Amino acid sequence: MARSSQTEVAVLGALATEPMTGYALREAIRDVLGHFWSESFGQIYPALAGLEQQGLVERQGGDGRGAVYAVTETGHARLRELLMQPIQTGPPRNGLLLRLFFGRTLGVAACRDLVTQAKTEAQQRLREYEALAAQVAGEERHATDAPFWQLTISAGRHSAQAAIAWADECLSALDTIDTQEHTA
Amino acid sequence: MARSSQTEVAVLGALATEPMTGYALREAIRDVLGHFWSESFGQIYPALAGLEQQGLVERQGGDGRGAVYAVTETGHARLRELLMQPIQTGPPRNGLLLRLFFGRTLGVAACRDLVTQAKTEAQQRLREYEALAAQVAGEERHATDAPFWQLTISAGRHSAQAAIAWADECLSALDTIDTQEHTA
DNA sequence: TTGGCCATGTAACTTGTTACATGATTAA
DNA sequence: TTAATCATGTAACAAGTTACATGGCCAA
Repeated sequence: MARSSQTEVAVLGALATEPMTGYALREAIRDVLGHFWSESFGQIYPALAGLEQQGLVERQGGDGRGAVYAVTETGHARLRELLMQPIQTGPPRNGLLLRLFFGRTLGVAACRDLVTQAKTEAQQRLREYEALAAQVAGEERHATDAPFWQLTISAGRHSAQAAIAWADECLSALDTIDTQEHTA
Repeated sequence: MARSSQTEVAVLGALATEPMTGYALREAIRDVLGHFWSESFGQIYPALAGLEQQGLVERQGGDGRGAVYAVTETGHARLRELLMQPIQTGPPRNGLLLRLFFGRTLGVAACRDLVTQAKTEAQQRLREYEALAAQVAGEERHATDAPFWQLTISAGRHSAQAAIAWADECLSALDTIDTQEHTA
């Protein structure tokens, strides 16, 4: 129980892919899951300690520094169990849409800037996903995981493309509002 | 300072649209901003009390129950200021993608179920957005706000459509994985 | 021998949610 | 007169982030 079981999923899942140290785990979560998940430093170590106490992971190698954590049999079973639990969705929090909603107060020009910036960021993300997809496709380790990883990358691509299309639509719409205000 | 300024934006913004009671405010945030924002009950009242103390909102009508809050001059200035601050984005947390990433452990069949469910939900959301857009277009109060509100609804539509397209792509891809496993 | 990175943790703080407590008003 | 809804708040808890503290190892 303890820690949000979501954190346990991320930690157990990452270790199931490949045993590693706590430090490497933190980097893997940041770099590999980073596009759709995050765990802060202060969550990972306590979670790891808890998992070890429950016998879901065990240290391999020296007990001291540099100890590599691996998922036990029980740990694999627990992971499967956790993965099948209903997905917990957090409350939505989109700062961009919150600002646009109050666009009358913010002003059309500032709205344009925000949307333009969002579009640029989405384009950047899109390039990152393309690169990531190519990289995953090229690796031979994790070959059995790769098809699943591609699904998550594809989700990012679709989302970024949608953001770009929306931004373009927005910019046209904002022009219309602008015109109306001037001519009214 | 105090409360996260994000909560202040939501509260001040909603009251700027139209003065209302704390109770109505809670409902407005849930029902109107609900697709991209949320504030819990326990945040709204303290935030409101803080804003009143800073002179950014004031009570109109009886001091007791049923008092309507309205944004003051200073409050409008503060809102404009807050809206122009850089957008704070929370860390990403997508439970569906987290599960798919560990799809090898979860199993292809369970992945299919998750994706199918996600698709159904996206279709549902899409219908909600269509209805919402029609409703906003039909209202004559808030006519100057409507164009901005449509932008946020459009964002939801694009996002839902992207989710549906991605889900279809996923389902095909999952079939392929399935086939490979059986033939390999 | 110093700076950077690997490595492990803790403690304080912020944020946010849930449940509880209270009471007025209104419709059945 | 009873249940629902409007209305206002608080307190306890859960979750999550940041900054701090520590030390080994290795390369310049």
